[in-house]
Amino acid sequence: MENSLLTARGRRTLPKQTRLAKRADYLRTYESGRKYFSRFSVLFIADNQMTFSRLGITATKKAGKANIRNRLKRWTREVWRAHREPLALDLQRADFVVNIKPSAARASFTDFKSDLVALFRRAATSLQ
RNA sequence: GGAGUGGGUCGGAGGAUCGCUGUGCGGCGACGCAUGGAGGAAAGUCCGAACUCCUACGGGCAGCAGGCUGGAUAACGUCCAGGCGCGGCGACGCGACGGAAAGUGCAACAGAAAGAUACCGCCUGAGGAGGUUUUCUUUUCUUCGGGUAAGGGUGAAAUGGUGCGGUAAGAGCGCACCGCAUCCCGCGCGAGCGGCGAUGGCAUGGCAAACCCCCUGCGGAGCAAGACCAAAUAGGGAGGCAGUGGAACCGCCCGUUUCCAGUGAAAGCCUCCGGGUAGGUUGCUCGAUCACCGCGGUAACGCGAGUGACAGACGAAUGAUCCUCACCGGCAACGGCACAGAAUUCGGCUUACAGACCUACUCCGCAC
RNA sequence: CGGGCAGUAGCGCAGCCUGGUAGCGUACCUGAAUGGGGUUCAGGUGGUCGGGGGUUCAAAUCCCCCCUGCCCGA
Repeated sequence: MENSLLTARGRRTLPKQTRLAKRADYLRTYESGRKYFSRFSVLFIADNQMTFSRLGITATKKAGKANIRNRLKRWTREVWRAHREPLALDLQRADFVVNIKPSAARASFTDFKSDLVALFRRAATSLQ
């Protein structure tokens, strides 16, 4: 598994193992994690004792109807995929949970992307 | 040319790179290659089914739902055709459209009265009082009684309408026409329709989306249904081992945990079994399917053959960037491009929706 | 997937079942009382009854369809 992740890391892929899937994982991140805020989202980070970082996304019903929430989650995943390697987020070996705020429903992708990248960058630098 | 009505279709197109995901092939594997990957509403979850499990010997009551007629369908509260009523000049649209002489109930305010009725009025009988008068009489007021639903007035609603006759005054009391009900005749499978056919003078007004009555239908739960595999921990069952003293068993030693006692010590270890949680697999997508074609039917739809099409995820796949061409706004740079995202699967209904197109009609104006 | 509750005056709630007048508290306005304010007393203003249809003479109330918010079960 570790080999596969090492090869995948350079190719900006997004395999299933790097996603948070358990409710317990989310709760642990919320309880013990650090919090970072930005215009469109809230980021929780907690160490996971693994060899890579994982991503979880939450968009409540306040954000919009189903198609809006799906779009926001895809955008978040896309930003994570594109900037995981440049920002060396895997070296944190942590679980990242992004809570999307309702205000993001009206944003364009470019605005949302720049906001989220800045958030990741701030979190990454402060962790070092 | 303008205004409008019904039905139907589409819901940007093509390509490149990166990423996600189902399937197939190759590979121990990592992965590679090929190929597929949101909708007309996927939505709301309002009906109907399929499919699973539960309960079961059948049946009823209760409850809920539906309610003009005929047909379509696996079924339906859906669809088609038709009838009747209402709205619209019309094309057409809308309609929970069985029963009020089975029973119970309701109707504020107003009004005499809202099933059974006389307040005012009109007519009239008897008694009393008064006016007028020579007489015949005539008339006013009042008390008790009778007749009367024409008029007044109230109301959402007051017991067919108009006219003529008739009468003390009136009244379908009688007549004519219109309306209504029943019967008959004709047409229609039927709801119903037509009749200068007959009869009835019309007799019990409204509300059943008030209770209710009649007819028809319905067992309950839902893919987190259900099935299979199954960790850790705790607990359950079976077997074995260990285990203090005495008794018992045995000819004796060794040994045995069958019984009893005791609590100083220990009350544990091993193996197996079943239930079952996390988790995983399955159910899971090709089916009462859809399109084209032929035949039958006014139609919904049915039958038939061939070709083509058809997502299966599970913290839940469709995204990002770029190019070309459409469309809309703007002088331009540029911006925008609806409603909205599959969750077991179908048949409907309802709701949301930028814009574009096809088709059949209606009304008005102008020209021929 | 299935079930339930609520929406009425600026705010918090009755009224709905059993249809005809929308009421209570608070807030607001006016007046009284006080030297002034608060408390108190008297009077008053204020509501598309979430939206749209339907039944009815008449609908906040009965029926149907939507919208919004909240809750529950597997």
